[in-house]
Formats: sequence, structure tokens, C-alpha cells
Amino acid sequence: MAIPPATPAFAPLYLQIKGLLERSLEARQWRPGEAIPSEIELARRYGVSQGTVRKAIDALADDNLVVRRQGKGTFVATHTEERSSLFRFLRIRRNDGAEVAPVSRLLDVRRTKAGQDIVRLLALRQGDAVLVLRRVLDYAGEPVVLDEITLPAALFRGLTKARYDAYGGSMYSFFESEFGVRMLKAQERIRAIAADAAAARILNTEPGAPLLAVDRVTLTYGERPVEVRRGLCVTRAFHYLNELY
Amino acid sequence: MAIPPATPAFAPLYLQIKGLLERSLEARQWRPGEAIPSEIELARRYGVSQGTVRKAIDALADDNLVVRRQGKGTFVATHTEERSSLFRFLRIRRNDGAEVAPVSRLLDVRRTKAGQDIVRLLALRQGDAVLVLRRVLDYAGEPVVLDEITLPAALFRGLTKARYDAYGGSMYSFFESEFGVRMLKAQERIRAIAADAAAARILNTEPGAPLLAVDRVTLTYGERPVEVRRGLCVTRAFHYLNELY
DNA sequence: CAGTGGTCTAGACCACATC
DNA sequence: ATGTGGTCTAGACCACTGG
Repeated sequence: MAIPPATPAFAPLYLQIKGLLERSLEARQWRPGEAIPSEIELARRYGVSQGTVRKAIDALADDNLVVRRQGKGTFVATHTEERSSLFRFLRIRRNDGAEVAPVSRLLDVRRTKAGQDIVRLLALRQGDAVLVLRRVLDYAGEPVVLDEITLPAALFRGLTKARYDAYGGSMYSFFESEFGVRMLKAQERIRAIAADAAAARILNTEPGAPLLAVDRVTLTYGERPVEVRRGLCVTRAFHYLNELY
Repeated sequence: MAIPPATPAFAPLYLQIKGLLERSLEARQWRPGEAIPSEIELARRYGVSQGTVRKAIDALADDNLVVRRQGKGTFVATHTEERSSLFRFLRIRRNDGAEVAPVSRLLDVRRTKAGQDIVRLLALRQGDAVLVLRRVLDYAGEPVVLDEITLPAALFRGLTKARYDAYGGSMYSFFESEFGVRMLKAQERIRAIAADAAAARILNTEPGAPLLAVDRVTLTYGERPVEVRRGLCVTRAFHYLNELY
């Protein structure tokens, strides 16, 4: 132990360390996919024991902010690598349960002013600009999900359809590597609705057909909302999977 | 340290301890809501350090099998106490987000032979008997969810409508305290369907109206399935809430 | 081999609950 | 005052990775 904490610990020491590491991650002090310093090095740096750093990193790993790999190190979590991370935010499964990766097809990108709901959900100011993306997820060539994705324009300067089309990889991987915006967690509200004519056409079904409507608000560091998304899903051959525990 | 483990630890020691504790829980060595022995006592009993027992109990707490309370002890988790545990398995929320507890109204209990799907999902044998419960969840007097709950008859001997009606409390609390069956985790598959005439009548909506169909398989100790449930939900004023992280 | 995270121990002290 | 879980430390050893 080198430096005893001056503050009598409003929070436990390991949570303070976790907070410091979180701020470093947010500041992109280490890039996604990169290793952070070893536990021993961090312990030395912060003047605490290795056990305390360990608890801090364990907490970060629980939050999916970093990934531990025995013998190698601890790495900044990324949407770009690891096939598994795709299904963390994609809960749609084929009815036989298989984890099939869909093809993402961007229909259009449009720029507009945020409506009242979006202003509230994204914590924007009245009149702020947003980008609205419409995209379809195809499974084996069949359209299954129609997403309308709303983003604060200020955070995604230069996002165009051409640029996404040129990029290979998932939407969140695109956001992370091209705009430095990392989606960390989300809240979804799910309802059943009847398909309108436009959605029915795109999803290759009939108007009035029951659809799953999934309304998502996605958060980045500091609980800041950075995406609002509505997904419409045809659940004939697919379903939304959720684990309760 | 008293007894060094004879086996060279196929699993880490703390996971072995966790397994032993789990078996004790399953055997109802301590009743739901009761305190388990203190960390120091367990460490003495198993001949390991307190830190190892601590990691084992932490893992059990992560699985929601026990609840830690500082200064008091560690308690066997129960569906009977704690309002919060209700919403662990009930994801329906009012559109304004409020956690309102519904009133559960049992329509009927019927005994029958398990069909092919149920045999598979509940790991039964062809011809085994099951109980089928139909119940409605009312929110402010309005029917919102219609559940069809299928249980292995062998585990729920003596379950009747009268007995449930006499019992105050949630369904899982009823199962736990009256039949010793504890629901630990579940998997849900969610789809949008059109209401049939029967469901529409009970849920006070029109045939063909879009409904959320939530298919749940619920597991107890040892990953054994003990409940299959289909919930139909009118999502006009309500939705299904899910957190992704 | 050295370096990393993973486990285990032993002991000190803190925070909380109860009597 | 006592007993509980919660934090923190220091050090030993294990298991995995890669040069």
C-alpha cells in the first residue's frame, strides 16, 4: 500500500477504482479491443492492493465493459470482435432456437428535427437535429425485422448510407469504430401491434398482420441515451428470446 | 485450514463448496426465508477459509438462490417475501413504467394427459398426467394477461382451484410454500399473434386483435423444467419490459 | 521462461443489526 | 458487546498464454 485514500471512502475503495477505470474507458484512453494495464500495474498506479483492483475489474467485467482472458490480460469490450456480442443486443431467434446471423440492409438515412418524444428520450433540446435510419434484417433472404433507428446528429456527423454500405459488420460495430459511440446497455419495451401498409409491404406480409414492436432506448457511458430504435418483427418463423433468472 | 481437499480440484474449491450448498438448498436443509449458517461456521464445517465460502455464497447470490443482508446473515431466497421478487418473473409494466401489482384470478384447473410438446418441454413420459391452470391478471379491474399454466401432476398433488383461492399471494409463492417447488429461472419466447375468439372474450378485446404471446419454460434445481406457461397479453396500456446489458 | 489472470489463505478492520 | 456480512491487504500458488 502506498497512498492511503484521503477521503474516508464515501464509496468502497474498489468502487472508486472502478469509477476511475470507467472514466478512462469513456475517455478512450485504451481503444476497444486493446488490453488495459495488468492488475499489478494498476494496483501500483492507484496505490492499492491487487485484490482491490481485481474487485474493480470484476465489476467492470460484470457490466460487460471489459473482457478478462486468463493468461493474456483484460481487454476493452468491443462490438467489432466476437460473434457472441452480436446476440447480446439481438434477441431474435429462429423458432428452432438456432443463432442465425441476419444480413442488415439499410434502406435510407434521413435528417430531420427531433420530435417531442425523441427530444425527451434522447435528452436533446427542442429543435436539435437527428438522423433516422431505416433498415431491414434479412434471414436467409427473407425480411424479418424492420428497424427505424434515431440518432442524435451531433454524435454521428458524416453518417451516410454510402458509408454504412461500404462498412462490413454490425450496426453497433459501425457506430463504435466510425463514430466512437459505444452502446453499453438498453431497455426494451415490447408490444404486439397490427402491421400498417408500409411495414407490411417491406416485411412481405399483409396489413393488419400481428407484429412484435420492440422500442429500444440505448445508453452509453454515464447512462446517456444515444439511440432510440423501433423494431417491427414478423414472428411466424422467429421469436424474441429472453432469459429470466 | 483443516482438511485439504482430497481431489485435486476438478473445479475450483469455491465452486465445489457452491455445489454442496446448492445440494443442501435443494434438499430443503434450510427453509425458504431462513438464514443459512454464517460464513465462519460454514468455513469451519467444510475446512476451508472464510474467503472461499464467501466466493461460493457470492455465486449463489448472483444466481438469486440466496440473499445477503449485512449485519443479519444470508437467507434462502423465497418468492413469498419481498415485493421485488414478484417483478423478477413478471415483466409486464404499465405504459407509464409504474410497477403495479396485478390481481391474479384463477379461472379453472383441469387434469389431463400431457401432449407431445409438453412431454418434451417438461421431460415427462408419454401418458404422464399434467395440471392445466388458466388464470387472468387484472390491472385495476381490467383483464390484461391470460395465462395457461401446465404443471407435472406428480409434483403438485392436491392442487385445486379452491386451495389456490384460499391462498393469498403470488402463484410462485403458492407453488413454493404449498408444494415445495421453487422456480429459479425461466426462458421466454415472445411472439405477436392474433387473438382467437376465446382469448378475445376473456381479455375484453376483439378477435384478430394483436396479442403478445409469451411462452415460458421454468426451471427448478438441477435445470429441471417444472412449468410450461403460455401468456397472452393485451398491449394497449401495457408492455413487456426487458433490460439488455 | 516470464507475465497474465484465477484461486486460496489468514488476518485486520469497517458497517450494520440486535440485544 | 457480540455476531453478521463487507472491505482491504499481503502473499502464496495455480493455470493459461506466448515468446
